[in-house]
Amino acid sequence: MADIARPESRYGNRPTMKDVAARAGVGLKTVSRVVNGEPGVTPDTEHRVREAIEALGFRRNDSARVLRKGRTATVGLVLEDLADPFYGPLSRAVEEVARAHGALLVNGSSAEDPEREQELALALCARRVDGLIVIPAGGDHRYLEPEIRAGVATVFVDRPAGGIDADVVLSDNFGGARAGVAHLVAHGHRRIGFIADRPGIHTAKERLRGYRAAMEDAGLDVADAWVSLGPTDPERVAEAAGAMLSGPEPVTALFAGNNRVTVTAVRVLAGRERPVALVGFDDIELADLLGVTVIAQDAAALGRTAAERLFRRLEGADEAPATVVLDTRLIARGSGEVPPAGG
Amino acid sequence: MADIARPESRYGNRPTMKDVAARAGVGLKTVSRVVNGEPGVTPDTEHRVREAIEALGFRRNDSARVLRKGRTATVGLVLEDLADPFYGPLSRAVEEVARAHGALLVNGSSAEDPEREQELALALCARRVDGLIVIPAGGDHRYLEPEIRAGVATVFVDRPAGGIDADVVLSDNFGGARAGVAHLVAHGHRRIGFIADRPGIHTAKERLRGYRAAMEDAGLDVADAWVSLGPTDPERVAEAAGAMLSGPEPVTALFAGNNRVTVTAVRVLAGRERPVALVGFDDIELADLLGVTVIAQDAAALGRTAAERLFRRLEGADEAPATVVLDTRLIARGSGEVPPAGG
DNA sequence: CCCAGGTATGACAACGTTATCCAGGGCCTA
DNA sequence: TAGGCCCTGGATAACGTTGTCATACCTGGG
Repeated sequence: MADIARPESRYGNRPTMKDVAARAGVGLKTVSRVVNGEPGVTPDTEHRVREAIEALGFRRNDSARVLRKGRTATVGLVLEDLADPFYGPLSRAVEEVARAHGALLVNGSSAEDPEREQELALALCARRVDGLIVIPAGGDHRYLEPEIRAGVATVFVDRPAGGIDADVVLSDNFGGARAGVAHLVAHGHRRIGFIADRPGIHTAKERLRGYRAAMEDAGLDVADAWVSLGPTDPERVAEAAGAMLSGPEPVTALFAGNNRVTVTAVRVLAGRERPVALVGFDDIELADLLGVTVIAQDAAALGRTAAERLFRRLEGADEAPATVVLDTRLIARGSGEVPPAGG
Repeated sequence: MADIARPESRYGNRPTMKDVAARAGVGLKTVSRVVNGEPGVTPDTEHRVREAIEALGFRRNDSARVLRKGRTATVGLVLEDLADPFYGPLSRAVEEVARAHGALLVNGSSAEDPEREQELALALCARRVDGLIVIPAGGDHRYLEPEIRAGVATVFVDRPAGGIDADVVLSDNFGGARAGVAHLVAHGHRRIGFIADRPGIHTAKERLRGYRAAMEDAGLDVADAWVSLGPTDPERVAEAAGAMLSGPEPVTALFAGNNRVTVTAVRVLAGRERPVALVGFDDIELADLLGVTVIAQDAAALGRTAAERLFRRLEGADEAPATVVLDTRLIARGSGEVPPAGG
C-alpha cells in the first residue's frame, strides 16, 4: 500500500529514514540513532537497521539535517580565479584545514568583479555556510554585515575588507616591495620601473607604496614614466614594459607587481639584447630554471592562517577582529642581481 | 509574546519569512512570493515586504528550500589536487558552466586516495548535489550506483569510471603519447625513456601503451630500464631519469608522462652537458621560454565538456552514457627536436 | 511479589520553506 | 443591482531530519 502511494518509479525519489524504519520494522527515531551512532540501540536492532539501509541504498539527507541542527559543516571560499596559480595552493590549504575540522569547502570565483563577489558571498550565506573566507574583489563589504551579525564567521584574505571590522590575513605587500626594490638599488640601479595591477586593488597600492618608499630611502626621484598601473593582461604589460625600456633614459631594472606581470616581463626581456634586471612579486613555477629573482609570498600559509582563524571563531573564540600580516621572502636567482647596463 | 518565546539574543538566530511577514503585516506565503518573484502581489504589498526584509536583514534559508523543492542547484566536483596547475583551469571551466546554469560548485580534493574520493563523493551526495563530476582516484565506483539510480547526474573526467556505466570525458592519452614518441623517433632517437605515474593510474597506463605503440611502429625494442612508473615526486623522478641517462647505453631522449615529471625532467636535464631530447605530456606555464616541446591537453575543454554533459542530463536529456575523447596537440618548442647525442 | 530504576524504543513537534487550496473582495457584465 | 470571475492573500500541509518526552520492558532488591 505504501508502495502504491509512493511508487518506486518516481524519478529522484530516495528512500528516507521512514522507509528504512518500515523495512527494518522499527521506529523512525531508532534509525536516526543508528545513523548517527547514538547509544541506546541493541546490537540486534542495529543490525536489522543497517541491513535495511544497505538494501535500500539509503543516504541521509543533509539538507533536512541542517535545517534541524542549524549548522552545515560547510565553509565558503570566494576567490578571484581558481585558474590563477596563486589561488590553487591557497584554496587547497583552506580545504585541508576544513577537512581537519570535518567541514566541506564550497568555492566560487568572483573574476575580480565586485558585483559577482557579492552575489557569490550571499548565495553561500543563503546556503547557510558556517563560515566565509573572502578574497575581496570589491572595496565595500557592508553587505555582509547582517550575515556576520547572524553568526557567519568571516575572514578576509590577501586584501582588507571595506567598511566593516573583520578578521584579515595579508601578506606584507609594502615591506616585500620595498625589500625587492631596495635589492635592485643595492645592485646599482637608479632608474627602476614598476608595473602592477590597477590602482583600485589594495595589493597594487601597497606594493607601489613600498616601491616609492625604497626609492625615497635611496634618495632617488621617481619619474612618472616609470610607474604603470593597469590591467595585467600580457598586451598591456608588454606595452608598458616596452615604453619604459625605450626612450632617452630607459629604466635599467623592472619591478613586477604580481605573478602575471612577472611572466610577461620575463618574455619581454628574453627578446632583448641589453640586460635588464628584474624582480617579481610572487613566486612562479620554474622561476628557478629561468633565474628569476622574486619576492615570494606563501599562498598556502595565507589560506591556512585564514582558515584556522575561521574555525577558531566557529569553535566559540570571542576575540576582537584582527589583522595578521605574513612576511614575504626575497629569493635571489640571478635576474635581480644583474647590474645596470648603461653605466 | 512571540518575542519572549524566541528572544533576539539567541546567537545565530536569523529572521525567517514568518518574522518578515509579521513585520510587514502580511501572510507567510506572500513573503515567499515576493522573495521568489512570483506573480500575484500588488506593488504596495511588495514594497512593504521588501522594506521588512531590508530592515531585518532577512536572507532566505536555502536548506529549507532544498528540502521542499528537491533540487539544490549545486554540483560537486571531486578532483585530485586543487594546487596542481592542471586542475585549476579544469575546475574553473566547470564553475563557469555551472554559473551559466545558475548552479554553485562545491569541490574537494581526493589527494589521489580512493577512500577519500569515496568519502567526498558520498558527502556531496548527502548534501544532495544535483550532479557530480569526478576525477577518479580509485578504480571502483560501484559505491555511486545507488546515487546515480536516485537521480544524481554523474560524469567522470580525465580517467574512466570503474565498474559502472557512466559518462566519461577523456583526453586522447594513447594517441598523444604515441604522437609525442613518434616525434622523437622522427628526430632520430632510438633509445627513448618513459617516466610516468604509478601504473594503477589510467592515464599512465594509456600513455605507456602509446609509448610502446610508437616504438613498435618504428620497429624499436623497449628495454626494461627505459620505462619507469611510480610516484611523481621530484626525488623519485630525478632518480629514474638519472638511471636512464647513465650506464653503457643511456637513452638519448625522455618522454615525460605528466606535468610534474616534465618539470623535474627539465631541471635534471638543465644540469647536464650532453643534450637530451625531451617531450612532456601536459603543457606547463613558461614552457615556451624554456623551449619545452609538449603534448598539450586542454584542461578547460575537459571541464567544460564534462559540465555541459552534466547539465544536459540535469535538464532531462535521456541519452545513453557515452565516452568522449578530446584530441591532444603537439607543440614543438625545441626540446623535442634535439638530435640524439650519441650518434 | 512488588516496586524502583535503568534501558530500549517510539510518538510527536519543530526546523523554514514551498505548494495547494480556499476565502474574500473588487470589478465587469447582463 | 445581482451574479460571476479574476485577483490577491492567507491557512495549512508537506519535505526529512533531530530533540524531547513518554512508555514499555527488564533487572534486582527488599
